[in-house]
Amino acid sequence: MKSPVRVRFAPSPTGFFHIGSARTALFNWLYARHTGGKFILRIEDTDKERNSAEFLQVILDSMRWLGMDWDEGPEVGGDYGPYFQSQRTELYRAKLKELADKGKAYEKDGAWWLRLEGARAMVFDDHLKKEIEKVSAAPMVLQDLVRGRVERAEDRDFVIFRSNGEPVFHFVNVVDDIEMKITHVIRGEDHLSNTSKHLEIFKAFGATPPEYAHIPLILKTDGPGKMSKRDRGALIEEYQQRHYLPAAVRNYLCLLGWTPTDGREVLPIEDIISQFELSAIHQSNARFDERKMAHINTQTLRALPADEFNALAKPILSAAHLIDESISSQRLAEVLAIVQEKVISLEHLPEFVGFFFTTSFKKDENALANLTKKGGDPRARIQELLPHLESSAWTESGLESAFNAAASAHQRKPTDFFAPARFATSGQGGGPHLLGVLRVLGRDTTLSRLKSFIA
RNA sequence: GCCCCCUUCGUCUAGCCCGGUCCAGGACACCUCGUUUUCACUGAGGUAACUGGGGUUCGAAUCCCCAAGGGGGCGCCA
Repeated sequence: MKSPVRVRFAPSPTGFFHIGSARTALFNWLYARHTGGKFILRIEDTDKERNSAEFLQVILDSMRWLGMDWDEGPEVGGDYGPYFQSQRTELYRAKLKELADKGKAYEKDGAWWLRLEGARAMVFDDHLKKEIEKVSAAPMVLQDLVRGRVERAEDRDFVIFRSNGEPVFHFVNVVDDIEMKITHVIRGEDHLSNTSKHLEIFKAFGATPPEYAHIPLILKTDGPGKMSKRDRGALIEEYQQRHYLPAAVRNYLCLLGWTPTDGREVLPIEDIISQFELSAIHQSNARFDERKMAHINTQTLRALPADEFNALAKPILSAAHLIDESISSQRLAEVLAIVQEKVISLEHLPEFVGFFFTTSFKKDENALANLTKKGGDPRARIQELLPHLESSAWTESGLESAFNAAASAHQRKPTDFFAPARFATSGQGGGPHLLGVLRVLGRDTTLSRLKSFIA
């Protein structure tokens, strides 16, 4: 019987949470959940210079925001801790000694090096621009779960413990994967070439390496290279601040390097989990496209149950000072009910619905210009419409009749009155269904806004 | 410079493993048109791709080779 899957995400808290890291974490998490295995969070903080507690917190927060819970790691514990590499130094020293005793590692220039097996010769290295000792070691063969067979030979000994007494990434990464009984390493393709180093270390320990799955990288929207922290849209916090739905961000991230088998692009996480397979991960890099993510966000937002939508909308409207605690949940629900199917994002919600709550709503000059261009004088239209609305029943069908009556009285189309009425009451050129807007706005507000428009 | 990976519409991709059903399908974006109830919606339609060259084959997006392009790695960073 195969041992249960244990995967890990091993970030080093040296910066904000990058979208590429998030996607790597996500694929690990998905695989754990798909297989019923364990998802372990391990903090690779061996570089004291560059690590910070603030960045660690950002990573933990972002992971939770995206709904990626870990079974072992910081704040939750586990049987293989500690989960901070900075707290595992004694283990690494012991492991180094083990290799040294076996003659697999040696000291030079104060640092410890892994000794490769093979013939040695001094060779000038074009990249390093100096003469170094190269080793003709046998190639390491990797049977990668997404790349297939990859063969690569290391050609020189490499440092595993620095002269300052701290271990190097390649070493701690492998030691911890052994100690934590990691069965599958799912990581970015940028580590593919490093894997031969890791396999050499496994070999030195006489340990069986885990399965590997090297996933494609996320490239910049335009321009060369992979996404870097400085690129627009690269940081998870940004989406959090902009009120993106975490489920939508997560959904989009899944699409970068993997395709759901049932043909849907927007789908619930349970379905993603059940369809997710490492063998279906793509081999080629994907370019980041924020517009597609925004689209998925819109779809997800529209599909939300009304009460969830309202719960998300309320604090956003409060923060924009459009509503306060005095608003009844009934009133709020009434407004949001006609808005949810039209708004494109929670970020845009305040400007989209502001006119319901304040008389000092913004007027879209473009919309006004358009209005005059298309339908003649908007003030004349409101003038013609007003009496019909004043005598109207304040229901959508009543309002509809009023528009129709105004139209036939002045030999016009009902739609000729729509844009002027919308602009006069909301300052917008578009928005939720107009009759719904007027209904929810109420008779008094509607009439007074129309009157002040023509005043 | 050396090594590794990749290569279908502008972008994300389906198809490729098991060659014919693909004059290549979907989605985002873009463009057009429609709705006597607007629109950031919705409906209909459109533009647009198998990197190039050689092979194998009756037949290749699918198999093989080469080239080119893209990406990554080569640190006492992770």
